[in-house]
Amino acid sequence: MDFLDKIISGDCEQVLKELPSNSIDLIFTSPPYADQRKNTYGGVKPDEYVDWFLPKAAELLRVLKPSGTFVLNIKERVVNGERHTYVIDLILQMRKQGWLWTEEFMWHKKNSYPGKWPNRFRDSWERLLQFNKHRAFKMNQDAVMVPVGDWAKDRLANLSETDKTRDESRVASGFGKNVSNWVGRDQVYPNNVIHMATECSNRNHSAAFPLDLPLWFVKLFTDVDDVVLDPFCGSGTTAVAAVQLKRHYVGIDISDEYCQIARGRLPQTQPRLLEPPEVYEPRPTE
Amino acid sequence: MDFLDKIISGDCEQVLKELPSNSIDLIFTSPPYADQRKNTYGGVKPDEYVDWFLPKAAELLRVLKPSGTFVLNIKERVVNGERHTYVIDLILQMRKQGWLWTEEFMWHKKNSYPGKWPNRFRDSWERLLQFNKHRAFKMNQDAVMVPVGDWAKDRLANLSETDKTRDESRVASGFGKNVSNWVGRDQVYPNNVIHMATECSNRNHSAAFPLDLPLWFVKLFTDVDDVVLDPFCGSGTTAVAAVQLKRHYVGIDISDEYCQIARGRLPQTQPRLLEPPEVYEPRPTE
DNA sequence: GTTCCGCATGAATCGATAG
DNA sequence: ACTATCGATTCATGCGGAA
Repeated sequence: MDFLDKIISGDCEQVLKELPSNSIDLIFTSPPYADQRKNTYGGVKPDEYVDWFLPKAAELLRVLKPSGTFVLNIKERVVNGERHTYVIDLILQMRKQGWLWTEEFMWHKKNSYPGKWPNRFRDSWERLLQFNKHRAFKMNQDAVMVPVGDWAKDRLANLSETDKTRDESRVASGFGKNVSNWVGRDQVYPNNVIHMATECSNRNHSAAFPLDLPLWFVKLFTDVDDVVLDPFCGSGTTAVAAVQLKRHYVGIDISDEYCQIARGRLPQTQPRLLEPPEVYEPRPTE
Repeated sequence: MDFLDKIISGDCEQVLKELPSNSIDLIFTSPPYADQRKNTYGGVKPDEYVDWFLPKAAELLRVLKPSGTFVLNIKERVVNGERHTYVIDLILQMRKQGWLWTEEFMWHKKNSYPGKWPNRFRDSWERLLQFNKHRAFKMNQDAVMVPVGDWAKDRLANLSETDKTRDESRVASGFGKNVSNWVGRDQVYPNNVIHMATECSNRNHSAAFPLDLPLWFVKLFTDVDDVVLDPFCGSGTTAVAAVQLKRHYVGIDISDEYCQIARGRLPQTQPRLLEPPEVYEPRPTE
């Protein structure tokens, strides 16, 4: 098991070949989108994206346990005024590889990139595609239910005026601070819409997605000591989530610089002692 | 122009053939989803859905003006534990017909049906696929501007018509010092996530979507006196939206019973005298 | 200690300009 | 003509300094 808890530098298509089959419980990743990250991934062109991704998906299928889950965060670009079809093409091709397309979660990004264009509005959502090897995959729904404790009551009583107005817009999906929804209820089940801001202007390392995103999926699809893989790990946000929840991680990135950043973040990351209320509040930054 | 402002009973594939080419400004519809409405549409099987829909899409392409827009509200069913692919197959096939897939709005249904399943959460979003004939389609972005800040959008979006006007003053006065924040920045453009409840305020007629949904798209993609078509009009919610905004409508439904209901609703529907409370007045400056 | 305000910035897109 | 690069546009968020 010497592949566990490492950040490995290299092209994931090659690195994955070193991993044993049926060894991973959850793959959570956000690969470089088409035409993005040109300096590291060479800016894969939309028309070539499916061919670029499929061999990697084949390896991911091999290393995933039969009970495991693959969550893929992706969004198609606009090309010549149209939504490009590479994402839905990819879904169809991955099904031919043997993947089951079990679900599509929706990430509603509250603070999406600004911009005004003559014929479209700001794009403020992304897909979180769920794939599985078998219909009977592991899912701990109870792990993402929201228990109402004393801290919540205190939190409710102490909400500042600005917090109240700002939080009024937040939606109950297990995220954010919509504490008012919890009053009078013991537990809340989330739905398949995830309402979360992209992280910006934090002092830490930038990440394509907020830490809460992998935290939620790690809790939902794995148990303690399971193995979480991110083949495009970037600054290691997925690995941080795994460590905090006492899961093992495997991170791969083609960029040495990103791997260094990730390796620097992880030793500072402590497992949480309890299933924490921090998920529902901004965490202290250190 | 004797096809205007009518609810026509019949299979839209046949009825559409009677309509002149390039005569419709907006098509807004929510066709029966696969396996739904068995008694009227015969419960189209998921595997047959694309073949069932494509000839209708071809006619829709013909009747739509070059500047027009087609908004298709649809969501794929779960079949054998997987999301079925008929919706994304349909996108690919419609592109082959000549449609441009310009955008995918997401409708976040705030109050989706409750339910609990072993391996999925509640499905609380649907696709609103936008198709066009040409890149240069008509779009009145200013018609759907929203107040700055999600808090205001969500607060005001849920209010009844009468409450909306009443609340104008309440908002202006109730937030005291905060108001100065918004001076000079009253309205912004929305994004492509539509946050609306499924609930229909009209108790007499059930509808697949709330009236606010076609209202929003009619304002966005048509001008006064333009023509709005719904080839699966059901109880006529799209037509009601058109009348309220002084657009012409054409409604088609295969069910005589639904057509009767729609015809009964429309005479009671009054055009709004003003561009209504959805257009928020600038807040007072102090 | 609060509350309030200024400011940087983030998986973007279009259209114009340049090679 | 076709591709590549660049500037203008624009808003929710959270931090930090100020009141």
